[in-house]
Amino acid sequence: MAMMSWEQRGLLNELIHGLKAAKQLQASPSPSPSPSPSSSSSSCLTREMKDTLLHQVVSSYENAIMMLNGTHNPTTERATYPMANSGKVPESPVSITGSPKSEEFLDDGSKDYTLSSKKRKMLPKWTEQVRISPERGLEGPHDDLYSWRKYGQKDILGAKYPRSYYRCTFRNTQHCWATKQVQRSDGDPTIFEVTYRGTHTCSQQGNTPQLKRETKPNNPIIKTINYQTTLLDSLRTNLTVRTNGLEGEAFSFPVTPPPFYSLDSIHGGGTFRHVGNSCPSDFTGLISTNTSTGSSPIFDVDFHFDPTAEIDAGFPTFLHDSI
DNA sequence: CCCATTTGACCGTC
DNA sequence: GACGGTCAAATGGG
Repeated sequence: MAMMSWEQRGLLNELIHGLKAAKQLQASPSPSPSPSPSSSSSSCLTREMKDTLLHQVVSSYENAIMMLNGTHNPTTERATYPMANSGKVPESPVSITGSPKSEEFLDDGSKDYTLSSKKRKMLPKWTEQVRISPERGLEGPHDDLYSWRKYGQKDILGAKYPRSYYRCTFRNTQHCWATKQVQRSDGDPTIFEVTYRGTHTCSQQGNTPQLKRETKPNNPIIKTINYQTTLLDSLRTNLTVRTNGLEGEAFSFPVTPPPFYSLDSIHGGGTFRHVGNSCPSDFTGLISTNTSTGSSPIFDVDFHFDPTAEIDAGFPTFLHDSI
């Protein structure tokens, strides 16, 4: 996979994702008319879980098809998307509503801290939809393993939820102009639209960011998928997750994102870090994902759970074995 | 002390 | 002038 092009990887990711979900569905026993609550088998999925999986399968294949159908030109796009991470970890942004266009690549604004809006407009832009569901966890390609820094939040006219703005942590040090916007969907609060703009010119994967003196302690990149599924499973079983009408307290804590395409080599574990949130106006609790290099998709979860607690291995992991 | 986040102010575009 | 996007000072956590 190392030498795959960006879009090949994305495509493969989508297919793997869909296949995985399909396998789960396949593995689960056919639904009995009177579903017993027995959770003896992890493969015994609730109807809700199946719906989620189904949705996942469908959307993965849709994404894959879109990629194949995409308007982008792979060759130029390749040039437009320097794999700063040297192919180690794919940049996950996968175009759903739009494909990265081959655009002029910024001439590495050695001076232009104030990137002109015209240039900004020319940056490639694509949107990814990220879905969070309490029982399933993250769905879909949702996270890049880049490090983002939030630089703003705005209430958007007509939108229920504010939009958050992120830029690459290495904007100043490496003149990396990648940005992303995250906005919760009005219609389906479990869906977040992540709009990426620009591509990373930084080299985050290979390099330990010099900004961070140390990579954060307990954050091996490997602690990802189980951590998330267990977390989210635990949320499902123990917490009230409200996905709309959020008011009052919400938490913001980064977790380690699972690159969904590398689900096989992943362990559980991880810790929460409550990074506080006291947005006086509305809310904006975030579960942002974070790795040694960080990143930050957003979820709004209103719950009462000690975010500083370590994830216990005993958490339910209904996806665990099949991943 | 360094870095990330928050949030009001500012700016460009429509 | 409204709106979206960004800046930057203030703040807080580690």
